[in-house]
Amino acid sequence: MSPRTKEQNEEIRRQRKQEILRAATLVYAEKGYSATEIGDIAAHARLARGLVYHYFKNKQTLFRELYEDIMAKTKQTTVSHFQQVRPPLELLSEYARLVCMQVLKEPALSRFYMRISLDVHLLYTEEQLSTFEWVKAFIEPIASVIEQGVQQGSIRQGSVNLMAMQFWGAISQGMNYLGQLQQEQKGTTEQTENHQLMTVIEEVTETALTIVRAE
Amino acid sequence: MSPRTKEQNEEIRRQRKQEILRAATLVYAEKGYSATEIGDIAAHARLARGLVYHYFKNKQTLFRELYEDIMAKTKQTTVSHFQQVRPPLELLSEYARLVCMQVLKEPALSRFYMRISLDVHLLYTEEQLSTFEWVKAFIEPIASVIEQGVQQGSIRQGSVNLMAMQFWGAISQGMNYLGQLQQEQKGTTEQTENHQLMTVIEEVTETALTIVRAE
Amino acid sequence: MSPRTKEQNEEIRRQRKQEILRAATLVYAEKGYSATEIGDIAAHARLARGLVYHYFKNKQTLFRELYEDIMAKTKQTTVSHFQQVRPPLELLSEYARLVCMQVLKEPALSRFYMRISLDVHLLYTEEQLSTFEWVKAFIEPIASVIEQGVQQGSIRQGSVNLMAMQFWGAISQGMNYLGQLQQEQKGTTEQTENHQLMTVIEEVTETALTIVRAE
Amino acid sequence: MSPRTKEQNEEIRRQRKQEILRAATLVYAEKGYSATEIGDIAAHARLARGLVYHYFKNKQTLFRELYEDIMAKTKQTTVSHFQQVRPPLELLSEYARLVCMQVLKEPALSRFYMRISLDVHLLYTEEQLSTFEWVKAFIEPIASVIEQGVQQGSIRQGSVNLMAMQFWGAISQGMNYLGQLQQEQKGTTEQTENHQLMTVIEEVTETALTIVRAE
DNA sequence: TATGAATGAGCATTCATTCAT
DNA sequence: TATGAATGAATGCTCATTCAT
Repeated sequence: MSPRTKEQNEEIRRQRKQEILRAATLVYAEKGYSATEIGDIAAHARLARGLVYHYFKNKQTLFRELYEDIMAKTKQTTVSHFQQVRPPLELLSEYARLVCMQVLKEPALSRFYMRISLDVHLLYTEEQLSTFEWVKAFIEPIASVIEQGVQQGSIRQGSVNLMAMQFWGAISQGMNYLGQLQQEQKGTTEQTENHQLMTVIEEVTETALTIVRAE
Repeated sequence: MSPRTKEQNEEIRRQRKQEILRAATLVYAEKGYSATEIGDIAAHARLARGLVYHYFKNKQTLFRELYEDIMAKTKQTTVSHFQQVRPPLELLSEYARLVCMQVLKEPALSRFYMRISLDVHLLYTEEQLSTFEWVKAFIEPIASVIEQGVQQGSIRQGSVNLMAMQFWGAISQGMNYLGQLQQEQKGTTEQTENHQLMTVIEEVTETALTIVRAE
Repeated sequence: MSPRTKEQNEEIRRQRKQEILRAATLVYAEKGYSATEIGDIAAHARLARGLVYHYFKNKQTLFRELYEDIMAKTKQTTVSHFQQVRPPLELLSEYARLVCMQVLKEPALSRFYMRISLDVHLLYTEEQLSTFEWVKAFIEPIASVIEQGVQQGSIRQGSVNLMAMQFWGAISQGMNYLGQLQQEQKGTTEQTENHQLMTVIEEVTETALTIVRAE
Repeated sequence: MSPRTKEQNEEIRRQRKQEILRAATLVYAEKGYSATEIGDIAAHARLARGLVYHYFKNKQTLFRELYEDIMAKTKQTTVSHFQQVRPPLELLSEYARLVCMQVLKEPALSRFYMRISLDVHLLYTEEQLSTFEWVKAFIEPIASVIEQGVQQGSIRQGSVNLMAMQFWGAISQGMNYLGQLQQEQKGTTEQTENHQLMTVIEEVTETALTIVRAE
């Protein structure tokens, strides 16, 4: 019956916030910002509605944190991936694989990425957000590697930012395709199908790479 | 003071519906289905809120019509483009240009396309809509031309559907980039900038083409 | 092409008003005042919605006229029936038959009577309407005949107004029963059934009469 | 500041629902289904509009529960009254008194009964509701006692159902008369008037009884 | 910290009424 | 006189947010 220590409380608090954010990701991926109800999130996290407001000031704040959380992680993953000292083309192809594998593990993520660029303006005022900002997590590190490749001659000439975005576009649609396939195979746990998904990932990667490869 | 003839009324109805659908496109591109208010649409069309319900049974119906309208037009444009008898690579590069030019003329369209795939499940029940259906307007005709190119040897081997989607992904992100640029240049009507946009379109096209080109 | 004469116009006007009132009766019997839409009435009368407002200032006015119209007719029928010089009991039993026959001819009427006492306060302000007023059309003449019967000894002692209302209540529920029966026999035009309805009318009449008969 | 226990919450829910249903009865008796606004009900219950929707899915559902609630109680009262082993005529006359007394205590009830038969089709689809169903609560038990009386010879021959309905009609109009009288005497608390009402109840009862009594 | 009852602003929808033709 | 398009106030319902416990 002794009250919880400060540390215990903070740990609980941290955990609850994570649970809520995780639930929010799932619901958000399905419905988008406006259609997502706080009650839905609470239900997914198996919490009372009111409790959400104990951890987040309001819906907008919750989603800002979610956005910043995921973007930070994404940026972290991306940056650390591209910090490896390897040929740019290898880095890019490995990156495509990495991202696709993530979709298999966490299908909601792919829809999260698709939606968030459309909703981000609901989360911040224009002053708080340069229009391109949200892409930085993905695009900037990619662009930077492309830049290197161009100088080394392994990647073809062109606007590196645009090339990075189109590279991302090709991967993104690939993830989409992958997600649909996986959805259709729900329930099945055959080796064959798992293998098939891997083949698709390879093809997505290969195709995306043609965008940047020199010659 | 005789009443309007049936023809006059039908003309009015036709026009009003178009005005409402046009207004809906703009608001929708900005906010998405859930966040779009009928009042917003009415205000954009400079009509009373109630009138929208004179022409459309309800919000969902309105958006179904909008969706079907735009998809029909898109399919029409796409199909008739790809019906021309020209080398597949030429058709594809010309198509990329076509789509980009449309974005310059009608910037809302690009956001419409991005959003609709995420919202379409709000408009129809699962039975009414195969998951991939919405892409058919774009993807199917592209895939069909890619198929031809593969047989002729001008397009590289691979899953034609996946390739078509990634081709579309590259264009889509290009449109995105283009839209942002144009937005930033709003107000300016310099020749230079117009020229710059054209250069970007060429680059978007060229990059998208690398995805499919053989070798 | 000569314009209509004043007389013709007035005749048309009179007819149109009657058509609208007739349509209103049907819809009203089905739905009641609040749920009745002007559009419904117009549709029943095969007129444009706006035209209703050409003939009636507004919904309330329309229903006031309808109410007064029907009540006037009812009163007229009732009064003229009871003006006959015949024994009170005969007059009352004949009256019950009369009312039941009307229901067979015009089934909406029975529901009209049931509803109107509940809705009449929506049509007039309290000052315009003594609470009992609506019953006068039926109750007053009946009460007056009952009064006679009491004095002649053919009708039992008691509050004539209350007795009149209860007499009416017994008929009213009889009409109700009759209406349901008729409804169920819709489509059938057998002699047998017609005969059956007549037998029911006789029973309704006979039962109602026990209320007033002396001894 | 521990949260309410499950029991406390259930108690609150039970109470609130009852408050809302009670308020709904009053407003409904006054205005009928279509004209009753949820806001009105909330105001009568001194609650926020939204809360009504916390307890009832929508207006129709609320009124279905209200209907079923009251009909269940009515049936309960009626059935248990007629289960007593006493001569049919005594049971019927006592029943008339019972019903009239209820009107004095709860004047809204009489109007509720009058309205509900007209509105019940708005609450259920045709499949869910046999046309005569609503009357069962009143009519069936009455008819059953009448049946007994007929066999014992204390009640005259005839269709028991029809007789039951006409018996009910006579009582119903009596209640109506009573309600009006009581309304007019609002404010006055004279013994005399109370006595007068009792006399009227006796007369209503006596008259209703003539309908069924043999001879 | 936790619960879910309570509030009320906001949006979808309806419908009486007006208006241009 | 006749039509149906147009308006907007009113009402059902939802949902972010607050509050009592």
